[in-house]
Amino acid sequence: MAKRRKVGNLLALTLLVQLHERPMYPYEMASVLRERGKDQAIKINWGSLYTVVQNLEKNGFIEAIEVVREGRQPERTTYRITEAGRAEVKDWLRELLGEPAREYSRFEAGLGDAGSLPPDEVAALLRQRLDLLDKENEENGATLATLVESEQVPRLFLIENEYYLAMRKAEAEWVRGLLAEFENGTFPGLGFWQTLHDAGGLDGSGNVPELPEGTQIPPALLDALEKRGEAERK
Amino acid sequence: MAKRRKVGNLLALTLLVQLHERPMYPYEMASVLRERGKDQAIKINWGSLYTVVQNLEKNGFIEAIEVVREGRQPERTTYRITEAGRAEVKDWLRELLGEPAREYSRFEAGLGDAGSLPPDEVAALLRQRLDLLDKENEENGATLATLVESEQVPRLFLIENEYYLAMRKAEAEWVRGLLAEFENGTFPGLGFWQTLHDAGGLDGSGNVPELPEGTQIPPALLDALEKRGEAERK
DNA sequence: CTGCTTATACTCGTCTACGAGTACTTCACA
DNA sequence: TGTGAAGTACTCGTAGACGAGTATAAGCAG
Repeated sequence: MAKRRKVGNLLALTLLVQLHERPMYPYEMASVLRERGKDQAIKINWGSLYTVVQNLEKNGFIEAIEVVREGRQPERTTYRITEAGRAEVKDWLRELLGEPAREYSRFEAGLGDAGSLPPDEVAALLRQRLDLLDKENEENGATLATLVESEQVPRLFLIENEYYLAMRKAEAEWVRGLLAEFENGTFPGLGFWQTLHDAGGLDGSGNVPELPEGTQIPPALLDALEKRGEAERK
Repeated sequence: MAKRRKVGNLLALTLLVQLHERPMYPYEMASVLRERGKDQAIKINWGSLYTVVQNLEKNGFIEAIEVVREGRQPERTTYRITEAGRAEVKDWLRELLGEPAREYSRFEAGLGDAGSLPPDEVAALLRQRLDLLDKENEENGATLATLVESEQVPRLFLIENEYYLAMRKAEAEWVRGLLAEFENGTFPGLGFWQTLHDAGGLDGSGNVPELPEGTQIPPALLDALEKRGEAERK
């Protein structure tokens, strides 16, 4: 599970899928991707594109079938997918769909260090985030609804958008909940957190006041955390 | 917003935050991180660690204060955070918490190309994913609940875990919903999708049958998709 | 028909991520 | 007291990511 791919960039998967349809040259693959709106779910990096295509060829997943030069433009090499390429797509999709993988988000990292800002500022930032999320979700939801209702785009072509929207909505709800706890003061430890910043603990002195007695992270917790870590690392 | 950081790796943020507490040498920073369970939210890469520390120093966010050699072990350089480092932490946290950023997940990419597998296999894979998600969520939920109930770990130190759990639960629910549509046949276009694969369209022939008349992606949709793309690119 | 913008189709170079390797130390245990 | 496993603390090499740059062509406005 989650074995190392010869070509790891997810752009490669989508390119291979493109090539099922017909042979193309690199720039063409990227254009078609963009036309179909797939660049919503996959980041197209023009720099990566050619590296990825090259690696796909090196590993026998695609092969060049034609090199054309039109006028004085640079050469265009057209590629087609190989049997090995088809097999790779299936195997890869089975992994991506069937096995949940740990992924690290920027917001999660930020939350982990949120204690470095005073609580009222964190609350303000979360408020801002929530407003932006709500706005974005409403827009995306409306667009998606229009497309689905038009019944001209098979829903199969839209599920990745549906998924993304669902996740962003869930994030908004979570933030809304946390924010409520902040604003009505039910989030435990708000006082201590504030004190820590009032004392200038993180500003300049370089010292963080000790946590109050009894609030230290107990060894039992460390064990639990470590066990969880080990389990994930397997 | 979302400006380019001098040191972009998120590991750098957590290291800087660590150094608020006291000066440390690189290996020590990573160990402390692990002890505190922060390696749940941030991937610690031993290879990246030293590159990141070096870059932090190069950009003036940390400075070396001592080089010690104990016995015949390699030298240990101890670093402390600078004023610029403190400022960077604050600025970075404001960005991470306040501004939602588009992130690309492996599952989303997989969904986008799910059409390359026959529908019954996709259903089976989603079933498998859902089972794994449910199991994982139950375990993580139990661990978290224990920690929160113990009241010895400030909740502030756990919010990133709460967030992660909430997201995984939301994913599970979304998958459950989609799966239901598959299994009771209410997902539109299942028949066509199956036919496409029965015809061997994606297996060997290299040709994909044309979409039925009227199901083509209409230009209006393309416009909409493109507009959405543009808006995101801004 | 001239100049401007936009699209096409890459190439190049740098910077970074990251795994794998290294070499020494400490501790258990037989 | 020898051996092996686990921990400590890095170093190194290389593949890959990615931005910025380049050069041509097509469209069109005046």
